[in-house]
Parts: sequence; structure tokens; C-alpha cells
Amino acid sequence: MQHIKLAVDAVVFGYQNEALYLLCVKQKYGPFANSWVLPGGLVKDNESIQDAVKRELEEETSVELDYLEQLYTFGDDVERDPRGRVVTVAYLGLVDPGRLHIQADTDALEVKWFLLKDLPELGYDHQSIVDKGLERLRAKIHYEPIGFDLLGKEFFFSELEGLYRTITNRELDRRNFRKKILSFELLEDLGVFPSNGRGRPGKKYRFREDRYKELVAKGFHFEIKYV
Amino acid sequence: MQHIKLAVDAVVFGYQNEALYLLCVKQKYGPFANSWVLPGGLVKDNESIQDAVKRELEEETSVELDYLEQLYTFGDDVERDPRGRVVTVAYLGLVDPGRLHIQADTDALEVKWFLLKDLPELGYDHQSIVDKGLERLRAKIHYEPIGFDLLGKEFFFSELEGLYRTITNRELDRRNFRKKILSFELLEDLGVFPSNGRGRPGKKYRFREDRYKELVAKGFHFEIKYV
DNA sequence: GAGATAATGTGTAAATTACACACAAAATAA
DNA sequence: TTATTTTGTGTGTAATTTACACATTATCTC
Repeated sequence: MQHIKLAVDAVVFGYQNEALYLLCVKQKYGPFANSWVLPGGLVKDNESIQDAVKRELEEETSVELDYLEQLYTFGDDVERDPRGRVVTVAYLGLVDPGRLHIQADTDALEVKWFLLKDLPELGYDHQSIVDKGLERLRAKIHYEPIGFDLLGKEFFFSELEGLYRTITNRELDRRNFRKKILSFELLEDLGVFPSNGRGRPGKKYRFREDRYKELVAKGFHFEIKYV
Repeated sequence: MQHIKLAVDAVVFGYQNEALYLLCVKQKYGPFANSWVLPGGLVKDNESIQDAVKRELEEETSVELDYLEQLYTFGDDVERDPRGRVVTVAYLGLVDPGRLHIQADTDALEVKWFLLKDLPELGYDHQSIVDKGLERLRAKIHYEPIGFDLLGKEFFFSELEGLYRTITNRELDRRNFRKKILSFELLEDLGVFPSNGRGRPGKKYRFREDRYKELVAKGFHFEIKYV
């Protein structure tokens, strides 16, 4: 008779003002009560693992995401949970924190967006799950136009620039970057808007979901080498 | 109390004579007794999932692989196993079938390499696991020099060509392909050998593991668009 | 309101890489 | 000895990537 428990955890990244954030909860019970950990919990017997992450995420943080990508299954360390053998399937989510209300719900004491650069010590092996998520995020940004999940519906081009600079942790050539991104024709030009602060006003754009799906269907690759 | 069982399955691809093969076992017990399925089984309470696949693979087929890559975790269909809730972590392995002795062991009635194009009906949802593996294989071949796991230690250049043609299912320009591959300097030239059949003899090559690791450490990308 | 400062928007030339393309050389088979 | 099979090789063109600098439009300050 097997005694392995199956759990799910969500690595949810947010972006704002040139910085990445991670959604964490302060755990209510268990060996890491009062520690910050990733939202997650046990899978129920009759629910899909995909549904399980969504449910746990909502129960603990009130956040509802419709897209979570399977990241990796952590089950090589037999003692990753002090209470017994637990294998966890980690999922990756990306959002604009501005779109969400977060609120500690039933199963968490507190919910918080932490600056990724300034994470507290996380319980269990959750730091390594975050590392894996970040690795995936950094890889994805080179071949998928993920920026748009992390930004608001409408955004200035400079915000997209900042996002790329932040995730890749490099400077980028604004002219070449713009040329590259615009060449995909994924952006709808919404016209000039008064900019947030000082300086010349800039154009706002919206991500063209339809065009994106069209290109994906054609097997198009969004390679962005130069960032 | 949770009643989910955790299993592992191995998608092991082989390559020979311009064709891909899949390693399957004929199941001894259970609802799919006498059906062909992927090697795999339940994870033990005190073993890592990585060890579990290796063990199951060996127990059922006598095949020992030192590298298996985690592929995907299948647990969204609650009824994928008629006996109850089973979530399975699938792994991907690549080998030259010539290197291995396969032999039905303790837990299998029979072991066999099937032509991938001519698979029998597989038990459970194993066909979709295979599909996922194939998808990964096809993606990997564009950014990792995986060919070498699938070939013998020493190989003619034309064998590598054939492998690429087979996996991508496309013709390739021999001159450009050779130029590209040789530019990585991953191949050690072993000199001219009498070719297998008729025709001009060709050079044999060996994969330079050391150089590969060096390049990976530098963050080099092995992009092979043109195949 | 003039000048400093901040942010956005834009084009061109050089270098590199991808792609298309054809024939000679060395072996075996007939 | 001739035909067939397989391997090995180079060059020109197109496309893409990269490097690089300044004018425009706004706000802030004095």
C-alpha cells in the first residue's frame, strides 16, 4: 500500500515598475505555520490537478487565473515535507498584479506580493520551485510573447521594454527591440496618450489575441534573440 | 484522507535505419493485462520518482538508462486508470537500440521495440503520453544536440542526417546541414571507414561530450533551424 | 517663459547568418 | 569498363541581426 500524498503549488509572478513580484501566502497550519510559502495544497481524489491548483490558489489568495502552465513535478527528495512523503506538481502563472485583488482566504493567514529580489525565506523546498519557475520564465520570454500576461490590457511601449529588461536583466537597444516586436504585428496601436510622468507622451498598445492565435496556428515562432 | 496513487511511465525512443522505435511491454496483470503499454509502475514510498522510473524500466525490460528527462505529469483525467485515481509522471529516454539487450523481466510478459509508425493500440492513455514525448523530441532536436543519444558511439555523418530527416520528417540540404553541425565543433573526426554498403566510404565521428559540457556551461545555444 | 531635463520616436549601414544550388570523388555492382 | 551508389565540397544571394545618434514633445525649475 502506497503512502504518497499528491500536492500542487503555484508559482505566480507579477510585474510592476521594473520589478518582478512573487505571490506568497503565510501558512496557517503544519510544520511551516507562520512561514511564507507558495499557494498550494493537496489534490482531491476526484479533481484534476489543473483544477486543484486553481482551487488552492483561489482558496488561499482569492486569485482566479484562467491560465496556469504545468512547470515541473517535485518528488525526488523523499523528505521535502517533514510530515511524510509528498510529491508536488508545480504550476506557473503570470499576471499583472494591478488586475487582482488578493486577500487571505480560508486557508491562509496572509497573502502578499513579494519583490522577487527580496523574498523571505520560504518553507519546504519552495525556493527551488521558484527557481525553476524563474528559469522557465526567462526561457519563455525568448520564444513566446508572454509579456502581455504580465502587463495591463493597455500599455506603453516603454512598459514592455522595461519588462524585457527586468526579466532578462540586460540593457536592450530600444530601436531594434521596437522593430522586432512591431514586426510580429501583434500590437494594436491605440494612439498617443499623456505619459505617466514627464517627458514626451507615448503611444499605447493592446495585445492582439486574435492575431496571436492565428500565428500560433500557422506554427509561427516568435524568436526574440536580441533583447 | 487522500486516495491518489502515484506512478511513473517511461517513453523510450530508439532510432535505427531511418526509423523511430518505441519501447513497450506487454502487461502481465491489471485491467490491461495482455495489452501493450509503456514501461512503468507505482512509485515506492521511500524512493525518488527518478529512481522509480529507472527501477520500473529495469524490472520490466532490463534496460538501464542513466538519463531520463521528466516529460509531463498526467493527472487531469480522473479516470485514466480504471482501477482508481492514478497520477503518472512521464519521463523521456533516448537510446540506440543496438546498445541494449531488452528482455522481459519480473513484471512483464514481453518487451518489444515497435516501429513508431506502426504502434499497436496502447493501454490506458499511453498513446497521449507517447504523443507528448514525440512532441518534446521534435522540439528538442532544434535546440539540443540530442542526436547523439540515439546513435551509436561512432557513426557516419549520413546516419546523423538520416536521424534528422526522420525526426523532422523533412528533406534536408546535406551541405548546409553538415556546415551547421560541424560549426559547433562537437564532433571528433575519426577518419574514413569502409562504408556499410556500396558507395564511397565516409568519415566516422564521435560526439565530444567534453566540448558539449563546456559550451553548455557558457550558455551557448545550439540552434538548428535549417534541417 | 526660457532653459534644463526627461521620455519617446525614428533610419541606415555593416556584419553575420540562412538559404539555394550542382558536381566531382571513391567505392561497389553488373 | 560502365553504371550505380554514396560521400564530400564552395559560392553567391537574400534575410536577419546588430551597432549606432539625434530630433521631438512634454514637464519641471528658476
